[in-house]
Amino acid sequence: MFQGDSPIAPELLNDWIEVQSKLKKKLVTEDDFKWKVGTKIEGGDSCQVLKYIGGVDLSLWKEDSSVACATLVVLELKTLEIVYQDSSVVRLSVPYVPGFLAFREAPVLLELLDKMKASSHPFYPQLLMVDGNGILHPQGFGLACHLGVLANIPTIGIGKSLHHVDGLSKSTVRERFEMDGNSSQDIIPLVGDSGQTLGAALLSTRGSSKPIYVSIGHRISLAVAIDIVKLSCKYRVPETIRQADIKSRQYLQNSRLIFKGKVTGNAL
DNA sequence: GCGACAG
DNA sequence: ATCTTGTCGC
Repeated sequence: MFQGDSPIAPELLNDWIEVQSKLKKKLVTEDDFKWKVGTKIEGGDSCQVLKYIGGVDLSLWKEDSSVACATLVVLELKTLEIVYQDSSVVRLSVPYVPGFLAFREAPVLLELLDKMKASSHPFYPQLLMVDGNGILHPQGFGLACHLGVLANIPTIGIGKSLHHVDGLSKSTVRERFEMDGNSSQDIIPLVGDSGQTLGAALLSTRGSSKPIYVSIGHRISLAVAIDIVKLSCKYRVPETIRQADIKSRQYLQNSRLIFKGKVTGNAL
């Protein structure tokens, strides 16, 4: 707990807003990578193909939401099988504040990325999917952007619920889907009142009515981000995020049992 | 003043 | 995030 759930000091909030606006200046909103998506093999083209995609997520300890397990997984895009995974149980230093998720979750996730990069691991992801929004955010700089800039890696933000921003609401999204009901689109752009396209709502599973919200994090375009998300969806949530969620939950569960002395030995 | 508010 | 079983449907 954080001092009986007392609110964050207003001064700290100002600091956070300043950090966001400073980091935002480094944000790249276009494709900035050497690989290509898909299996197109062009003659004489020696460029790389997107092969390793990462996913990160946190699970919280229900008795104390300041205890969390952070997990990084890397999947092979072609098979969607896990080729790398690492978890870390930590005590979070700040509570969740809407719009400032990164200050709670980014530090641990960066550690996991740094650890993998420092060991020059061959499966270090070429792209990272993040459980949380990218530019679909009150300051246009959500967790996916934050992580992308600090780790200097292309990132995609995946929201499982809509963060109401720039006039966007669930009802507007629902209406937009029903609008072209005949063509039964599985994806619609999220254009805010400002006129900017902040992301897209995607019905990733056939016949599902609950969309996921895709927005760019760093060094990628929305169109390419959407292509990759579609390629990595076996279920509603992309496998990267889904597996990171499953593994972090499992790891936390095992840690809890050991902590309570109900298990001996190393079951992790 | 009241509600809304990623995870 | 987390609390949580069965149930309706392909």
